[in-house]
Amino acid sequence: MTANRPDPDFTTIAYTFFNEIAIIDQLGRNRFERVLPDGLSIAGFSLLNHFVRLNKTQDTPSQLARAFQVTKGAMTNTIHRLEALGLVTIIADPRDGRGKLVSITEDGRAARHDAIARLGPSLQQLAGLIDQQELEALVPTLMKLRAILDANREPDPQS
Amino acid sequence: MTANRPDPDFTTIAYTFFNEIAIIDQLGRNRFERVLPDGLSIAGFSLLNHFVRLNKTQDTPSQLARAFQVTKGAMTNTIHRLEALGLVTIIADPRDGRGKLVSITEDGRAARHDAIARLGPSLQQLAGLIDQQELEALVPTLMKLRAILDANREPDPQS
DNA sequence: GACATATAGTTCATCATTAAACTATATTGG
DNA sequence: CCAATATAGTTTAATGATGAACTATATGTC
Repeated sequence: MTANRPDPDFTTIAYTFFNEIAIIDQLGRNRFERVLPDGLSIAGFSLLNHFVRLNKTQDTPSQLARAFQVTKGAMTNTIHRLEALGLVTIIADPRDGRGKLVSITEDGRAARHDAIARLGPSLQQLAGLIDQQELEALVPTLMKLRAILDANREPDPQS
Repeated sequence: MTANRPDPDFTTIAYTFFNEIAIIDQLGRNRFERVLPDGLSIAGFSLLNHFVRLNKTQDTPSQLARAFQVTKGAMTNTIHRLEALGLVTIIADPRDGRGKLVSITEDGRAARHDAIARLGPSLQQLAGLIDQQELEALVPTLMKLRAILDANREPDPQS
């Protein structure tokens, strides 16, 4: 508790850590993107998956933006692309004149299912290369870290 | 070893893992970007830092692109922005008519130094919130994972 | 009830990135 | 030596994101 400037060791570790995170994110994203059906982005897939996993049928754009921690502008874009593909519908919120309601369509569910199926072989390859226990062991600490970073950022992404 | 399709547990773990990675990357990036001197991106800082940490004075764009695992186009952009800021110089490679040589300038070193100084308080805050041992413990596995993902992607980013 | 403020969503300019097409120079193998 | 191929770097169009400005509707307070 006497440190008056950042502990140099912590600095080095943090730098290495975030560097590895950035590269893994990039490689993981790339691997995933290659396999996604045409026109469907990771953001789009995540949104479809969100509906199915949480068993929701409707959500407002702003709730979605918060859930994925992106700006409202980014969510507008994601939703409109999915709508153009027929994977979600957007209607006015009858209870709030400002709001919209986004719903997943049957095509959206099918596209998510298809995406997961396409992901199979890629994951299978990884399953053969990575020790599952070791991967699993990382998760709790990562979640803790994520929560700390999340709680301690300056302002919210936009507002 | 009998799995004929991806083990559902592995799938779930991998999904959670990459999801945490993506969020941590986003939060870390954001935290870092906010603090960087004007006009300097993470990519730009990383490049300057690369020169200083590895004690290099010169590097070619393609070596840099490989080192950071980005496309040549991305590296062209990063380098040209740094050059516009006067933080690197670009000259023709006297030994290879196709090549260029990028060097960090004194201003570039100063900008890196400044960036690291600005990063101090942010890291100090984290140092007070995150257990250093715990963070450190993650690194070896992350490096191993990164190496596996790196070695097993389809083609190289572009070529 | 009116005014100030908060919230929902869109739009715009900008950024870093990718993939692909392109130019120019090197290298290699017949 | 030359033709084929490989490599270095740039350019372009597209993508997904940000932050800021903007419009429209809600809400809370006096």
